[in-house]
Amino acid sequence: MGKLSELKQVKKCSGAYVLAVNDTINVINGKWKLPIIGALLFGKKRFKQLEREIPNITPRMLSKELRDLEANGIVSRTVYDTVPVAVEYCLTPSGESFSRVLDVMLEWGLEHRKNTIGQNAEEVQ
Amino acid sequence: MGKLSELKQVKKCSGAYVLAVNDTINVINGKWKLPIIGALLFGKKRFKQLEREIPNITPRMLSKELRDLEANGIVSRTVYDTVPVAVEYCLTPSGESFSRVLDVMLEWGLEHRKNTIGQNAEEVQ
DNA sequence: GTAACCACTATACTTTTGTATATCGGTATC
DNA sequence: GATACCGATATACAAAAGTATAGTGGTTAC
Repeated sequence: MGKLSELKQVKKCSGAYVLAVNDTINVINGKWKLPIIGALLFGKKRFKQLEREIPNITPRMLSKELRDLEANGIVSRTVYDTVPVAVEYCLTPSGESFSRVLDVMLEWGLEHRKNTIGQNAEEVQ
Repeated sequence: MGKLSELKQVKKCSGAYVLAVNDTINVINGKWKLPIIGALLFGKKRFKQLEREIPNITPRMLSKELRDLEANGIVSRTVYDTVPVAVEYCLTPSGESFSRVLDVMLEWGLEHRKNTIGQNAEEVQ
């Protein structure tokens, strides 16, 4: 069974479709997961590096969200046995492939903004 | 300037990229927007119809989320001047085109699940 | 020996999000 | 004239998510 027919099978039932898409949404839910993934798309980073690059994130949230992302197989955590220990975070292959989803979101968002500008007439420039 | 180069321009800066993608995420944030969009992908529906089709949603949340989706240009609300008044909700063209994003999410979600099964070994079947 | 960096964790609190339950004004059915 | 359907809104409450602030245990630099 090909990928396409599998897709159609899932779409048959609205409930299953919503559930499956929801799995993906949960990967990036919350305020901080996307900024973290965004930072890691440019390469591996250490904890403090992420803390500095992501404006206003607290270490508590960074720690929690990194643990979530690791549990979901999006981010991998590597501890280097140096003194003092260095910890590096990077995207897993699955996490990297998520950029495909983000690109489609970006593209749709830009289009949608173009379509709705003029109707709302808040700012045109 | 073509769509591709525009895309690259936005991606240049991680901050702008994250902001633009976030716009799209906000369209479906919360517990109920995806189920509502999912139901409307199969055609226009009335308030009570949606309430029946979406398990456990309260009229308060349905009302609120429909207003949000309307404000964001995803859903359009039509009042028919019948007695008693009938109100119909349907996706805007932009809302319909959002299924493109959902499809990519679905596809990635299925792939990701395949990739991470075995590592987690919670269930294989 | 004190000051600063790293990688976090702990506790308390506020804000946001969602739920439960009741109600409203209208119509139509029996 | 009681009951039920439609399209909601109001109020009060509970749960989840996020913030503020401080502290831990180790290391290196001066």
